[in-house]
Amino acid sequence: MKRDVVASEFLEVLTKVSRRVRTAFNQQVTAHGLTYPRARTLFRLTKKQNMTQTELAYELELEQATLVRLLDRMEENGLIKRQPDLRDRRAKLVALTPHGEEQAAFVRSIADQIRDQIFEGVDISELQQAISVLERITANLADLEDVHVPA
Amino acid sequence: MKRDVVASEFLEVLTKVSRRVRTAFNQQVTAHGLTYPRARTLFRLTKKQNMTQTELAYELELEQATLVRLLDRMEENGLIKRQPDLRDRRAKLVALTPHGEEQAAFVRSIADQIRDQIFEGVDISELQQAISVLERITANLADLEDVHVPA
DNA sequence: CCACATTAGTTAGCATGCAAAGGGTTATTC
DNA sequence: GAATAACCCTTTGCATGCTAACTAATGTGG
Repeated sequence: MKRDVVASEFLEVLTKVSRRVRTAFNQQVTAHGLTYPRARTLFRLTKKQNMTQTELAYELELEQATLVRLLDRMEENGLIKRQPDLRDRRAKLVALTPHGEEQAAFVRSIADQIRDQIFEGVDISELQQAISVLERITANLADLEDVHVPA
Repeated sequence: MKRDVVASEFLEVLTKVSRRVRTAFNQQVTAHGLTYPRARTLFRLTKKQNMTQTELAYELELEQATLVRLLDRMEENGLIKRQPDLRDRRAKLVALTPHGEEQAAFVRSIADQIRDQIFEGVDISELQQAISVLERITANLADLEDVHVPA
């Protein structure tokens, strides 16, 4: 099997798995007004509150513009609140509401269940090796971004 | 390192890589009116033309509704054409236009370049192992879908 | 053959994603 | 200290993604 073929196959299966994970997760939580991106956001906030949106966007690997609307919806649903940063009037600090904390805990338990199922039959060492591969690819992609597209 | 933590990490890096691949690819081809999903569609059609939309959606792992609009745009851009299936008046057969064939070849070359870069420093055997892991996860996800969400 | 279910494609509504452009603050530079 | 740059968030416009509901055509049972 040639390298190019394997690489293509890898990209295909990566795309598919990624979509399936998102969809599977959504199916489990939509009834509660949640989605995969919202869950990711809740988790981050569980670990570190009162980040600015820029910081949070960086951690989630999202563009700021994308995060704005995500937070808009989460604020409407009472999951998070935005508070002014007293040291910088441009910035806003994002924090969980009590309801957000509850939902974060709920989502955590759902995520644990799903994880157990989707990783069934996969060794922890295999996972770690796969992570290593994915991280190297991430690094290579970061390099790629630095190279500007020729007009 | 606990299994849960590794599993979480895996999902995070999977999500991130997937987004980065899509974005990186888009940056290279948007100038030509192309996108990552359109490129995937072109590839499939290169391998097998005159599929019905249902078949194509299955191969691409997309919902039919998603494919409809994707094909709408590709048809507007003159990349593909939809022709009636003489054996089933409900169905439509999707084929590449000459322009679509050209673009498929162009995208192929771009994709080859990008692949070389993003997989730099990754062994083919590592890739194959990662594919194996991703495929097992896909299978587990398929099982998950069969289990209906309890109300 | 006729009622009914099933299937193919579409439409509509919602939620992410992105890039590009804009407004208000803060930082830098001269 | 004023002009300029940089930064934080937002808005806008576009392209995917999904589910749910709909139309038209085909299959199936009786």
